Amino acid sequence: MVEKKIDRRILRTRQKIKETFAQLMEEKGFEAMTVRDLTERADINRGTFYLHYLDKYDLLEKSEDELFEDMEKIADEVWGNLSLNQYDQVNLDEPFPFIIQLFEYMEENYEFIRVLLGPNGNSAFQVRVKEVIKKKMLEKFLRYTQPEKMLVPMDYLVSYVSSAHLGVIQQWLGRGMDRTPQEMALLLSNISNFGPAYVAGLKEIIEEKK
Amino acid sequence: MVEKKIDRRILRTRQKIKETFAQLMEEKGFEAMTVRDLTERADINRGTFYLHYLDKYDLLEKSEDELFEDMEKIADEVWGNLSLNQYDQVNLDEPFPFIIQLFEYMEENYEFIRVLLGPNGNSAFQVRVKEVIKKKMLEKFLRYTQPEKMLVPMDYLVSYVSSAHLGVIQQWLGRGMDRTPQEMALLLSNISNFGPAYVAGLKEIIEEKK
DNA sequence: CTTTTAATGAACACTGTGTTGTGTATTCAT
DNA sequence: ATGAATACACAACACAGTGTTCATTAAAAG
Repeated sequence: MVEKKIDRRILRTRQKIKETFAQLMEEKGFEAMTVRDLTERADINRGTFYLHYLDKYDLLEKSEDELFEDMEKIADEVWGNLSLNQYDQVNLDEPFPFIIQLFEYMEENYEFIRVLLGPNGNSAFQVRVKEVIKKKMLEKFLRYTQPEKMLVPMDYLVSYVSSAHLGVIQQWLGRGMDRTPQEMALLLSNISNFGPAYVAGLKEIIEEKK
Repeated sequence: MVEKKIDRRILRTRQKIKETFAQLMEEKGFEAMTVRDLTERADINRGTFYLHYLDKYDLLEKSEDELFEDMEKIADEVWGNLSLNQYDQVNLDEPFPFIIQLFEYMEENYEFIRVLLGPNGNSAFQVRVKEVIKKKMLEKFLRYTQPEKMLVPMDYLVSYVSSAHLGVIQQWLGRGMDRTPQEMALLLSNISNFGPAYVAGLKEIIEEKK
């Protein structure tokens, strides 16, 4: 890997732009924000902004890219399978490690992520986050199930679970992160493994039906 | 209810605006579209647009409102509980009527809804759709479960299921609606009632654990 | 210390916005 | 059918934001 020394001025300017960008995202949202707003607040020349980014959409994209890359890194590093018991079976009491780490990452970067995943957030970003989760969930399902045993199409099932996870993350962020990443991951694990109806208390009916 | 006769010219103009709006939403998306684009395409004067809407955001909001109201109407009309068997128990084989109707509504209005719920869609609208589903799911859970039997917090459970439903709807729209509303509703019902892990084929493990 | 280059400040043309005033044409009510 | 009401067209307006350019200044690199 080639180590390039980047001019300090560049680093400082980009840093200031990103800081201010995060601030304004929270205060007025992306669409309402202008490049003028940003550069005035950041106390840099408007022209300077265009030395670094094509426009505000480019800035958004590049900022999202960083978060996205972090998340993919987590997904790749955390070999996110459940631990296996003596029968090489899934341990259903244990939360999914990747999900814990994902919550932890959200917690660390909540300022910006909260906005991106919020009601005035960015659909495209949400789709990307969902893709990361989907990939991991697909891995999990493929690991522990035989395709011929599936009762519903794999892609819809993955879509179901991943969207559910993202939705719970959004709810959690919106509530000001009222639980720990561990608690949240366990909660999600319980619903996903035992099923919404079961954890809602419909046990008898389900047992009977099966 | 007072029957107001609205000037035909108004109706025609608004009709044309909405038609063109839907077209442009699909072609270039909301943010890329200008009022100029719209009025030129619709062949009306730009000033006329401002006689009916404050700006393009107002137009978007009012268009979404209509869809939203339709969905709430469906939610209110369809007494969306599952049918009960002789023991006054939930029939788990039957899809949720409200969900069938929701899919049918999406199918009818797919041109516009596909864009709003798509990757370049509107987060706020997605939140609103989710709210409609949430309300109905909460009703369902409250109907069939006793709060003290709940194994996870109600609000997170509702969030989980509703987000999952919306996610599957989005997937379905993105795939060009490859199944019927009935099939989709049954699929969702199966996952929600028996659980993702169960329908993925992890039956033995789950039985053993319980 | 010299060279390189990032940032500044000011100006530019351009696009889109939202409003206004006047005239025309359609619609409504009788 | 006719007059009154009003929605729409047309044109012009000031304004805000964009993205670019160029000469100048300041800071960093070597």
